[in-house]
Amino acid sequence: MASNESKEEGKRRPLNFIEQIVEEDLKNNRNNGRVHTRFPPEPNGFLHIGHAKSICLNFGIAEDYGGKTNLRFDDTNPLKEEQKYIDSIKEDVHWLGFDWEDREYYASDYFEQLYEFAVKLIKQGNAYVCELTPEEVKNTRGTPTEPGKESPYRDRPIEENLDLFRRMREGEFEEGSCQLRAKIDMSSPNMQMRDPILYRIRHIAHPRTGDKWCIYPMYDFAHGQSDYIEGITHSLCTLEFENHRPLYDWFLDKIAEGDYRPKQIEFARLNLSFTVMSKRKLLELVNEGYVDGWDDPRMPTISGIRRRGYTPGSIREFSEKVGIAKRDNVIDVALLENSLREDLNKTAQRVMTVLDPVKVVITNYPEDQEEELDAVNNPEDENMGMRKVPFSREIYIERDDFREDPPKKFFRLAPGREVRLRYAYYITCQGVVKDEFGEITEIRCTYDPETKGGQSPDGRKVKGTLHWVSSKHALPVEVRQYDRLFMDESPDKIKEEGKDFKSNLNPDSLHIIENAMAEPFLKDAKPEDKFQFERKGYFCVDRYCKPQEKLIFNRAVTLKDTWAKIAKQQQQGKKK
RNA sequence: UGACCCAUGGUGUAACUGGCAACACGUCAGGUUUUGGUCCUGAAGAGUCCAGGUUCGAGCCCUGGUGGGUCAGCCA
Repeated sequence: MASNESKEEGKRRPLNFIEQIVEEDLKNNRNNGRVHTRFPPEPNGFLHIGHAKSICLNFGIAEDYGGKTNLRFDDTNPLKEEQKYIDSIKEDVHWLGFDWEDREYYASDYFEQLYEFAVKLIKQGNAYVCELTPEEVKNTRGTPTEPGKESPYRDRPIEENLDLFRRMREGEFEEGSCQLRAKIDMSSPNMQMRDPILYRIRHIAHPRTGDKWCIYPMYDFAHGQSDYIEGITHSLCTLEFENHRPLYDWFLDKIAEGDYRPKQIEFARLNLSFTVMSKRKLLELVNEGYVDGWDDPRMPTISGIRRRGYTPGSIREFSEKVGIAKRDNVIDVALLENSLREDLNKTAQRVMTVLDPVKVVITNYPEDQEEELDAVNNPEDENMGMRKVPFSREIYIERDDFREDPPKKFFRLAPGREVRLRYAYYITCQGVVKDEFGEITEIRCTYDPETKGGQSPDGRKVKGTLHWVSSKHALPVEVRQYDRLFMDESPDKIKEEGKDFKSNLNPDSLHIIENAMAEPFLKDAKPEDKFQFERKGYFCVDRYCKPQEKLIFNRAVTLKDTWAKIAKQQQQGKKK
């Protein structure tokens, strides 16, 4: 059996480095051959696409190796954490298609046990209560290149530490007046090992434990211990915790009984071009009104891309494609877009919607006549069947599907030119009507009755096929065309002194069309339904659309557009 | 002037653990097409950060550089 390929049939992807470690551990019967992972968000913000990568990794590994995954909220800092974040995180993980079953845990559930662990450490002489002020702690920590200084409280007797720590818990001391620290090595070249703080005093209620506690454990004294309590075998986290691993192991060695040990493994976080990923920056965009909340369709949050029209499958596929490694990376957002197109191409109902309508009158089509024409719902999936589309003398087509003076390689409608109306007839442009500003108000065409359905008995070909909507049957809808939030692929690369990432915001990231014209088929569309608007892109009914009101469609992603590419080249040719 | 980590086409990830660099996205060209979509075919694009060393043989091992990242919250 090849050691670098997944054993599972049909899944021939080479193993990433974490899977290789897991297989090695399995081979050595480490922790009795168990695999148990966890996804450990802090409930202080919304999940983003980077978290999605981690979620897919953790749940994916467990699934592949017959293990389980816990959802654990790392809620050790009541200053920043809120219930609304817990709710949104749970919703997002479920929506992505993962299930933690009954294993929904909270670090705060372990506060009592964590306290006991701390007492154990004190009794071992491995922790002490330090009364240095925050300022003094900072000043005695040293720098990466200089060792720190030992706290004067470092060698107080165990009994005194025990007493002080108990009184810390009982609320005798003010915030910041003292803290519990591990006694490790103030001159360690690894800053994490310079007597890190284990517990700090916070006279503040916790969303889950209320007023029960006024001391709260730090991340380093909660995370590994929680892993240990839950029986986690592989604790996957991002690279910035690499320097914490010796500390992770140090605590476990002092606390654990028996052979079982969770193992921390670090991988590189996901970065995406044309967006920012840090919670702080995302929060800034929300708070300062650059976007319409955490789930604005332009946000890289899971709730944002969901509202935009992304599917769980496309995000899982994307996570698979980006891979897992340890080097810093910036994924091309085109890869994300490709994953969505690939998914929706196979599954999305096709429909015709004219985004920027201009009227076409078919002069030789009888005034009162109407027809119902057959249209294919999805050429990629016969099982999706057919539908009827109404046709009449007056229709709308896309304004830029007509040119009075067509450039080279423009295959669409122009004076004297014949094109096909999809599923309908061939039409030929005979002239245009303009208003006093020279704006075209109407295109006049004739049709060939012999070409019903879109093919001619004489076999003549047309180069262009246009989508259209019968004007009397048209359903007006609102369309929100979203584009990239930032103009630069690296928003943090600032061009002018004194500016920040927000100076790279794309001013055209949202273009709203109040009255696009859709075929009547769409009238029963429900929130989050996804469609391909033929020749335009994939669109999703906004999550917050109300039943009786005008439908709002969010553009998830455009279709690939060869013509746009040619037109752009022609433009650039002219400039030169 | 510390510790730890990282370095392969434009981007991302591989390379059976030492056997003459592959896949995906993107780009370009062509074919099919009632979506300038999809699909199909082909092409360009890295000789693996640099310099030494070990070896019959190095992207994989060793040494030394260079470049990048992380760490000085009572955040996670």
